[in-house]
Amino acid sequence: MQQQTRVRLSTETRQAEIIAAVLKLAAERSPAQITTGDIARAVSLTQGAIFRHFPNKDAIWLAVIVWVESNLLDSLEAAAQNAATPLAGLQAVFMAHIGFVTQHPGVPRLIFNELQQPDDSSVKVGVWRILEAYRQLLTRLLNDAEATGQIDPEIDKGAAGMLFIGSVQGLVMQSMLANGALNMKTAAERVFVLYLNAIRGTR
Amino acid sequence: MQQQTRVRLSTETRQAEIIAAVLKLAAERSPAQITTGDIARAVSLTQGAIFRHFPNKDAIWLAVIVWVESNLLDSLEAAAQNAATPLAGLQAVFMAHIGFVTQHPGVPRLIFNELQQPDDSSVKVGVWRILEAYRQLLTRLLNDAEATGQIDPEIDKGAAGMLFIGSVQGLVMQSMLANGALNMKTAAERVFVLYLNAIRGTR
DNA sequence: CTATTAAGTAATTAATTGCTTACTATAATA
DNA sequence: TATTATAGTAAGCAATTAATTACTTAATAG
Repeated sequence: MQQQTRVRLSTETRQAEIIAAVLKLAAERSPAQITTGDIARAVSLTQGAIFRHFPNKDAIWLAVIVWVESNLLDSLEAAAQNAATPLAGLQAVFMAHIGFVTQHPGVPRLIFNELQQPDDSSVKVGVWRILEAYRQLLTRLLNDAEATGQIDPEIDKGAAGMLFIGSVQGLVMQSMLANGALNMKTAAERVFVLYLNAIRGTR
Repeated sequence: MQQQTRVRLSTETRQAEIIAAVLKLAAERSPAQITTGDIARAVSLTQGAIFRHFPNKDAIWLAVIVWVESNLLDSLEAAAQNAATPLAGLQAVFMAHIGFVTQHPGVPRLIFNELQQPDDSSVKVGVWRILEAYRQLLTRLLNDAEATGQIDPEIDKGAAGMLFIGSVQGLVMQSMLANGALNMKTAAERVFVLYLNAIRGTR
């Protein structure tokens, strides 16, 4: 009996592997049901070895949220940057968000899971940070759109932000319920047409 | 050591008690963490006694979803019925939904929890039924609004339904994240103003 | 070539989980 | 009043959980 030449990787790369594995597992089942044993199997390690790279299970969730924070926000910012006008920027951000969750189906499951924790865990604080940065981005685009005369200055911009984020979340939720039997991209495009109506106002 | 005169209630009333207890517990913590022991304590019974009234834990969740189905839909239908115009009906339904989840904070947690199960469990099918009935109600109101000339006939009514449900879900989600530090009612009113802009279109 | 550091293992731990079962006590009814 | 169906109890089971332990082995610096 001989173990196949087991590979020894640095904690840094193992952490990255573990984060990727969690995202993959979360795409298939509820994050609450993902055990450290499952994660270990996914990265071809023993369960105990996981704790060589993270002090405890919570630290793993936190690391995943941090990953989502940087990756999601980066892609949203990039989308906004490359757009010609503020309104085109909003649409680009909308579609980029949809694209991100389509590409990483485990992410919404993770977010929903943390939402349910009533206490202010470090993970939930991480989600808060993401939403805060998101709101800033939207406010900037909405203000620009007003400045360039693309939308009605009377529009309630706080509500416009809530409606924007809510629309995306709602689409994601309905997609999860339909078990992926919903074409997210076209659904998003149709919904965004209405969103434009909402913020253009009387203009 | 003597047990205090233990009360013997019918299975029917115990089931109702258990459903109410689950809703209350779900308002405080994640449904995935609610154990049958917790439920038993909430209704002042032993853990084993719970299984005299439900065959297993899943049956409890299903019963709760059925409760939500009838109570939520009833209150939405009532709101639509008592409104003067189709658009007023939409607003009434919007506010009734917000009111319902405000009054029963455990409900959205339960729904989110079931969303995460990838398989088509009986509970998830129950959630599906609710959404289906919801869509029917919205379609009826939107068609009526078109017939009475209150909205632009060009409006994509499927997208309008998705945006409606998505807006409510998004509001609920942001409220959960803010740990109730968000005034749902006023936030809902502000968002609904924008929703009206969206579906009125060029009119 | 050797000593040190750290990645990985295998086994085990205490705590919890949903659920079952043998038993008791009570309410309804005949 | 005796019978009977069943609500409720108490104890415990099998399975699973996150975490810890003692040990092994690979990589690397001196």
